[in-house]
Amino acid sequence: MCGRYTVTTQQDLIAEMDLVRADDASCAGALAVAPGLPAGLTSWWAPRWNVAPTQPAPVVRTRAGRATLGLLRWGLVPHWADDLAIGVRHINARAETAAGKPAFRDSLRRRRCLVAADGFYEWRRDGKRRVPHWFGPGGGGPVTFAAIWDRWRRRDAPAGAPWVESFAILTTAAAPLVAPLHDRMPVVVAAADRARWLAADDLPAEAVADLLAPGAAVVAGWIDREVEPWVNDARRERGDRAG
DNA sequence: CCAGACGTTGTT
DNA sequence: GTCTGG
DNA sequence: CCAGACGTTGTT
DNA sequence: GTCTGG
Repeated sequence: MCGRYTVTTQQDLIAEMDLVRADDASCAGALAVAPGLPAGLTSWWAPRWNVAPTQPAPVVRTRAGRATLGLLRWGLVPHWADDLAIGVRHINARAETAAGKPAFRDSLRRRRCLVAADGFYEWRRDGKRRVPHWFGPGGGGPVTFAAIWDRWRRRDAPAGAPWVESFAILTTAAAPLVAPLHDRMPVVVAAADRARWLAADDLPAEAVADLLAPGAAVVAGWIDREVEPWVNDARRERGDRAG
């Protein structure tokens, strides 16, 4: 699965993908609903060491023909949902079955996006303790997870109210490096495949099926590093409790 | 037709 | 045990 | 994902 | 909104 991750190298991703940064108004929907950004962040595109479900996070989409970094809430809320809370059950979507699920199908065809990240966490159980491990490229640097998005607004919302845009991370079978801790992991999209994933077309599932297949090659050179247990607390952004 | 669900994960 | 919040 | 709560009534 | 179950 993927239930927690880091994104600290977004400036490198902005350079690598030549991203436009969305204006603050387009981030208003994700920020208008609790919990908003973790305390202590000076901007929505600042580095994050502990992105947790329901938080807003930076995501790349094609907007007006340009790859654009914007802020979306983690946990996909389908446009037909009665309540924002539906999103907590949609933090991940299984790549093998998403094309057939009412909550994900249309988003997979028409609203694909990439989560800006540099690695993800998995937990090892040691008796009652849950010990976090970080998985990412040994040399550091940005990576992107395949994701889908939708927008939602309460039915009785006033006409001018902002839409809440939200996303789900696609998961696939775990690579051998991750398998000892868990049988699922996020779909990692290689730099060369990003443009195809982001294409604004209404794609049949087959058109991107190869990108969603388990791809051990994409995580070649990745490492498994045990990290400090402050990560367990989703309210913490750093070990020093600074934010 | 209407009513009700719509999802993944881990754990047992 | 199960749900909610982050 | 993990951590933490898990409730109702009446009154302000 | 759209699909499934009754």
